[in-house]
Amino acid sequence: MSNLVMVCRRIWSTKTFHAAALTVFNAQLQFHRRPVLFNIVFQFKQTCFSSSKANSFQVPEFYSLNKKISYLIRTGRINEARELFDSTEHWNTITWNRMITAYVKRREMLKARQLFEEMPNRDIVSWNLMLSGYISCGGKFVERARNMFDQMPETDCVSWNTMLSGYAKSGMMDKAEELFNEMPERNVVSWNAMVSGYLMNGHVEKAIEFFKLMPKRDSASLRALISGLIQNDKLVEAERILLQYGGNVGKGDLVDAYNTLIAGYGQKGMAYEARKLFDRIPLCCDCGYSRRNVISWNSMIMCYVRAGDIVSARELFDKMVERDTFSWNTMISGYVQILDMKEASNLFSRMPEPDTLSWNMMISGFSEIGSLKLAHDLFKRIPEKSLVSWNSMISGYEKNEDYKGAMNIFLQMQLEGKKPDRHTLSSILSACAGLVDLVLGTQIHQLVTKAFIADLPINNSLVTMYSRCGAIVEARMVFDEMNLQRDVISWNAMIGGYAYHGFATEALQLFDLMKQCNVQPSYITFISVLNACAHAGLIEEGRREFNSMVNTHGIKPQVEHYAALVDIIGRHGQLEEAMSLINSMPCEPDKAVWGALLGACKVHNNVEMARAAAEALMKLQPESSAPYVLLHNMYADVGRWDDAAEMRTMMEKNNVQKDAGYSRVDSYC
DNA sequence: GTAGGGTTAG
Repeated sequence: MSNLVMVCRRIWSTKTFHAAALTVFNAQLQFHRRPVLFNIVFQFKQTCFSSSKANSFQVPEFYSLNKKISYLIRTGRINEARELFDSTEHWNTITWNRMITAYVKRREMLKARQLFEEMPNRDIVSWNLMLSGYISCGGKFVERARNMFDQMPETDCVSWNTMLSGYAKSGMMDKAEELFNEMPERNVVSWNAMVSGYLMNGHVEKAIEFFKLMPKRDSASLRALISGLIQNDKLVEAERILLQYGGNVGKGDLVDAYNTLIAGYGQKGMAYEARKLFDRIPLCCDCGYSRRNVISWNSMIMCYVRAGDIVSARELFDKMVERDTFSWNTMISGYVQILDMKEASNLFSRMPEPDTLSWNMMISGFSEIGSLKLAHDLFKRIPEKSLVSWNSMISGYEKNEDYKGAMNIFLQMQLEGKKPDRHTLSSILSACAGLVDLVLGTQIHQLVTKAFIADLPINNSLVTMYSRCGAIVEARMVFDEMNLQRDVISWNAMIGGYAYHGFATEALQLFDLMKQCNVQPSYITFISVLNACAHAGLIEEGRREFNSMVNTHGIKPQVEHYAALVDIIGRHGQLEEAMSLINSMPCEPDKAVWGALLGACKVHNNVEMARAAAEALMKLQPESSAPYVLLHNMYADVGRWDDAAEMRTMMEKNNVQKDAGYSRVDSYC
C-alpha cells in the first residue's frame, strides 16, 4: 500500500499523467478506500485537468465531517463548506479555525469576523488568523490589526511576526523595528521579515546589515535577500552574497535561491550571466548529482526565450530528463513569440498533457500570423474551453478584421452560457465597430453590467463603437460619463469620431479641452485633428497643429499626417505647395497622400498636376479605375477629348475594369 | 488551522 502511495506521489510530482494511470488509481481507490490515496488522485486531476472536472469528484463517504469541510475548502468550494458547517453544531476549534482561514484567504473579513465572534472557544491560532487577515487587507486595516494585537489575551511568536510583517509591507519600517526590539523572543522568521521589509522599502544596506547579524539563517533568508536585491536592481551584489553565504544555510533547499537569481537575470535579459550561475549550481552532498531541479532548468530556458535565443533554449530543453508542463509551455511560447508556428505545433503535438495555456498560446500564435482556420480548428479541439480560450479566439478574429467570425464565436459562447468578461466585451465591441453595427453594439452595451461600468478599456471600446457607427451623441454620453477616468485612447476615440463624421468644430474644441486637461496627445490624436482641420478648411490652424506636433510634442510625422496636411493645403488651392510638400516628405507617399492631391486638383481644375497625381496612384493601385475615370472626366470637362480618349485606351491596355457606380468619380474629393 | 512578497509561462 505505501508503495502505491509513493508511486502515485512520484507520478503526480512529475505531472506526466495519463488517463490510463487514473483508471488504475481509481480501481485501487475503490479497493483500499484510503483518504491519502484519494487526495493524491484528486491533486492529480486538478493538475492535469481543469478544476471543474476535478470538482466533479464526489466527497468520499468515508470522510469524517471535519475532513469533508477541509476537503471542500481545499478545493475552493467555500459555500458548500459553509453550508455543511452551518448544518451541524459542536465543531472543534480546529474546524472553526479552518472555516475562518477560508474567509481570511479570500479577504472576506466581515464573514471571518462574524465566525470569530460566534465561536465558543477561541485559541491563539484564531486570533492570529484574524490578525493576518487584516494585515493582508493592508492600508487602514493595519491599524485595526494593531488594535487586535493589543487586545490579545496571549501572544506567541507567530502573532508578533504577523504584526511585524504587516508594518513592513505597509512601509512602516520604524514601527516594525520598534516591534522587533520589543519582541519577547525572535526566530528566523522574524529576522527574515525584517530583511525583506527593508528591501521592500528600498533600504538595501540596512537589509544586508541585518542579514549579516542573523544568529541563524535558512534558505528562505537567502532567498528573501536575493529576490529583494533583484527588485532593487542589485544583481551583482545578489550573486556575490549567494556565492558567499550559499554554502552555509540551514533548513530548506539552497537551489531555490539560485533559481531566484537565474530568473532575476532572465527578467533583465542577461542570459549569459544566468547560464554561468546555472552551471555553478552546486552538487548534492548525498548523491553527488547537481542540485538543479526542474525549476532551475525552466528558469534557464525562460532566460534564453526572453533574450530571444531560441536555439540555446531548445538545446537545453532537449537535454532535460524530466520536463513538466511549464517546460513545454515556455518552449512553445518561445516559438510563438518569434512566430515560425511550425516548430510550436510540432512541440505542441508531442506534449503529453497540454493545459489551457498551451492551447491558448497556440490559438493566439496562429491568429497572429493570420491563420484563423488553423486557430479555429485547434479551438474546436480544446477539451475544456476556459474564458481565455474563448477570448483568444474572439480577439483573433477581431484583430484579423474578420468581425463576423468574432461575432459567431461570441454567439456560440452566449449559447453555452459562458459569462463574458472585460476582454470579451472589449473585443466584441471592436467587432461591432468594425461591422458598423449599431444595433448589435447597443445590445452589447446593455451587457456591460455594473461590474464593468468604470472599466477604462471597455468604455473606450464603447466610445469607439458609437463613434464608428455614427452615433456621435451616444459616444459623447459615454465619454462624458467617464469623467476623470479617461486616457489618451478615450480622447482619441472621441476626437476621431467627430473628425470622421465631419464635426470639425467639435473635434477641435475637444482637442483644446484635452490639452487643458494636460493629457499628452499621441500621433493618432493629430491624425484626427489634422483631418478635422482639412474638413473645416482651416489652413492656418492645420499648419500650426502640424508644427506643434513636431516641435512641441516631439512626434515624428507619419504618412497619415502628411496626407492630411496635403489635403488641407490642397483644398485651399495651394497645389504647388502641396506638391513640394509631397516631394520633401521623408517617407514614401501612399495612396492617401496622392489621393488628397488628386482630389484638390479636381476641385481647383489643375489638369496637369492631376495627371501627375493620378499616375502615381496608378502605380500604387494598378487595379483601381478611379484615377483613370477622374482624369478622363477632367479632360472631358475642359474639352480635351483626345486626352480623355487616351485614358480609356490606357484602361483597356492595362486591363483595368471600370467599377460599377463610378460614372462620376468623387471618391477623392 | 496561523507568521517569511518562496521560484517559472499567455
